[in-house]
Amino acid sequence: MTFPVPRMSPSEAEAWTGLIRVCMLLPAELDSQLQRDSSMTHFEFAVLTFVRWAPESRASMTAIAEATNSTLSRLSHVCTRLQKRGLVEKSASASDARVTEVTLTSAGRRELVRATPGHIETVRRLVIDVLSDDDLAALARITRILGERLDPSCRGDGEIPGQ
Amino acid sequence: MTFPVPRMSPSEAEAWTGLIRVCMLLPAELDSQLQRDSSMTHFEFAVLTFVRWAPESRASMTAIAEATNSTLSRLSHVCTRLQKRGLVEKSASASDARVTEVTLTSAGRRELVRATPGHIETVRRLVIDVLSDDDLAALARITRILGERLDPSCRGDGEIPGQ
DNA sequence: CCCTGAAAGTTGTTGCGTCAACTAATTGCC
DNA sequence: GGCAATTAGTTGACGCAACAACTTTCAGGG
Repeated sequence: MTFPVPRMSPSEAEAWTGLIRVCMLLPAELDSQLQRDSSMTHFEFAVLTFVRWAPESRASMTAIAEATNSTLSRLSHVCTRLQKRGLVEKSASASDARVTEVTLTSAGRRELVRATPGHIETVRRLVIDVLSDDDLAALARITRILGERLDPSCRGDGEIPGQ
Repeated sequence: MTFPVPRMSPSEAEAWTGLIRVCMLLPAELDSQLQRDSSMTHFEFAVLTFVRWAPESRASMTAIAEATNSTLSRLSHVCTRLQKRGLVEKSASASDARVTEVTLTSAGRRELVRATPGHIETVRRLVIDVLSDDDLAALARITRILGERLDPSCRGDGEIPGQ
């Protein structure tokens, strides 16, 4: 059961409580699987994956932060921990001494390669494989709309027109 | 931009990254609004709301934990804090001395009533009002499927049949 | 040049969530 | 009726995230 929501029609409440339930449970499940099988959080996995596929397998803190919807503060703490664990290297950029460039160590790449299949399998088991192609397409469309409304970087477009 | 996902078709990756993005951003936005306007987290709001609409405005820890998809431990910490802030009362049940029954104080009810309109308005602004009726119905259906796969209380049905 | 302001990160504190260990009460059963 | 097993909940320690304050570096204007 989910909690009741006042001032909302039944169909609206159903969509809302369903969404919020997924938002609570899915990240927890992803963290749980990655923590159990690979000793890393989903956020750490996302950081490592982004760096791996970046040009030259190298990315600035700001680029990673934007890609992962996180703050520089959070990312800085996480990269410090990843560095202490020997999974990434931090180095000052040659062209701009302010920017910190992050690269994977060989151990970091190895751990990531080892963690990826289990994560993908989990994503398929929990989401992809339980939905039809139509549902998948609808989910992509709906989450794109919601994401654009939510993303802080898209907030420069002034007040919401209409209501 | 979201991070790349290996071993997944473009349409699958779009649905997946879209969903995970919403799962990261939406709870943060809800917490932010409630914290700013009413000095409470979304989870605290959910707890107070569930108690308010429970029979006799009274609920056991276990009932609240199930309704909010949380653990007893987390809930216990939160209710202790809510009690210290004077928003709820805890009392032992008359019929079973193990169960703790939670009720709202008058201050708790007042704060909840004050917080609700802003929260509902936020939910409408971020989700309900940006989707068509068809999208809303699709979202309800999709999240119901995902929620059933995710909910720990539905895990007793053995392994996933087929693949 | 120099100086103001902005950009890029870092660091410390504080608060919440998780995990494991624990207490207390109740049910089942022999 | 007494004892094991289960249920309900609490507590303490540890880890991660948010927020604010700070440092350092770069760009632009006088």
